[in-house]
Amino acid sequence: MASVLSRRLGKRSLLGTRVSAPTALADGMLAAPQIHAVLPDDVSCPQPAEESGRAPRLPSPSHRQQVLVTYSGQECTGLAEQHNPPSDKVKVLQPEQGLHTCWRLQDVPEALQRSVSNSIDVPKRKADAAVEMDEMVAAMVLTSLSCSPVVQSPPASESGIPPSRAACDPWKESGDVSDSGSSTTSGHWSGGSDISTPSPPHPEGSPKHSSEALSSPPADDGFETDSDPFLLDEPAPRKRKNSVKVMYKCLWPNCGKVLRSIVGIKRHVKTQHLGDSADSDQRKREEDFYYTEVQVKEEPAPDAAATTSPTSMSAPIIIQQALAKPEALLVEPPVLEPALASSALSQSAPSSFWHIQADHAYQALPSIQIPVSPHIFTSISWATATSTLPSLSSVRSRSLSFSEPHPPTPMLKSHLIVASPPRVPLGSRKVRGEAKKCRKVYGIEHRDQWCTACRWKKACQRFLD
DNA sequence: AATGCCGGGAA
DNA sequence: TTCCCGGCATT
Repeated sequence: MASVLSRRLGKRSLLGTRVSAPTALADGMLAAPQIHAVLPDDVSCPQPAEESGRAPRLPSPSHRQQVLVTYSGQECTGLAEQHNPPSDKVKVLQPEQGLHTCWRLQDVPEALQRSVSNSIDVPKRKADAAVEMDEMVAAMVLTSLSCSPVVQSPPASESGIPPSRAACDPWKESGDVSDSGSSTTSGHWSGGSDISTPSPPHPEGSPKHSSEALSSPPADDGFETDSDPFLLDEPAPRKRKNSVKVMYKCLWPNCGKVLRSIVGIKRHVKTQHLGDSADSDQRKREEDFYYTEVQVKEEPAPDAAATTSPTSMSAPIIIQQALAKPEALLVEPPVLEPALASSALSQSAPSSFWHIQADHAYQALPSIQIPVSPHIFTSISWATATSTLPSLSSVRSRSLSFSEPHPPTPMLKSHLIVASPPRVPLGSRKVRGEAKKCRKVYGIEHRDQWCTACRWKKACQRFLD
């Protein structure tokens, strides 16, 4: 379908284009924005084009494309003024808000993709896809934090992830985006059908629409299973968006500088530690290694927390951490992050404590699975008081979780993606009750007086806890 | 070591 | 199903 859709769109159409957070509109921008429509008038005048072999320029100044972008559940119209192929950015002018925003194309319909690829070498695209995934996950997490969640059923399918996949590169992995076949990449988020829904992007639509239809091999259908869990996870209770902030900490030895924006931290790393030499690509990418995202938890007034939490569950903490990923080396620094980050931490954090959640991926092994059965793959759910979940130490997350070093505060276990409904891990036995059991009460010599369960060495039914 | 009980097997 | 029991986790 995706292909059909794209086929119908003008080559330069932005329709369906998913873009990452606009670098300027950050505030309040929680849901991944998406250009979901290209107004007709523009579509009708496709431009000849890249046949010439030149880098495609999206809407040329003279041919701006009008697009509808959705973010934070709102639709706005804008004019795509220019497309910058190398960075995949699209500049959109939004008259309504008087904003000039820069979006990053994340999920571009094939038509567009193709044109873009003309000027970009294949490898790049691949890398991009990987990043895309990360960003996606990150976006989801953030999104879920800020949007009122819909509580969903307990994640039962989380385990669906094929081990093999998980084993591979968790990062890339996360991008189910059929990365393998670059051509099939039609971003599952932007399931065509989803277009009009402002709600946070879910992978759900994807299996059916885009990539799956195209070419995902049966064996690799991890997609389907994955995506679902994804959704399911989401639900978990989240903290108010303010309760946790994401900041970036410099990991350079003896530095530890913490900044609120990813851009800032990168700049810091680059200038302070890597030397400002403008560019060796190498450098550029390296900076990603020297900072990590940290969660700052704000302690909200007790009552406030109680009243505000959408759900009755008190999900203590969560959050995740995402840090520079190895892939960062291969790709240009994600543009999305800054926006997300900034929106997430708009204000200064008053009383808070830091929870440095994880380290670089290469430092922490990516944990693959949660022993507990109900886990979800990339689900973004929050581990709620996990004290009862010993096995949860390692969480699997498609792309952003790491096995974390036990934080000082037990409650802080957070997982980016994890999800686990507050419940006792299946693996563990039920806690021994306080009540005396038949054996104790009657003694082994009066076994005949025990309840049958006790006699059968089952959980006592007479003296229930 | 004693308990409590899950997971399974046998009848 | 009902009975049993190996074996493991807890106490």
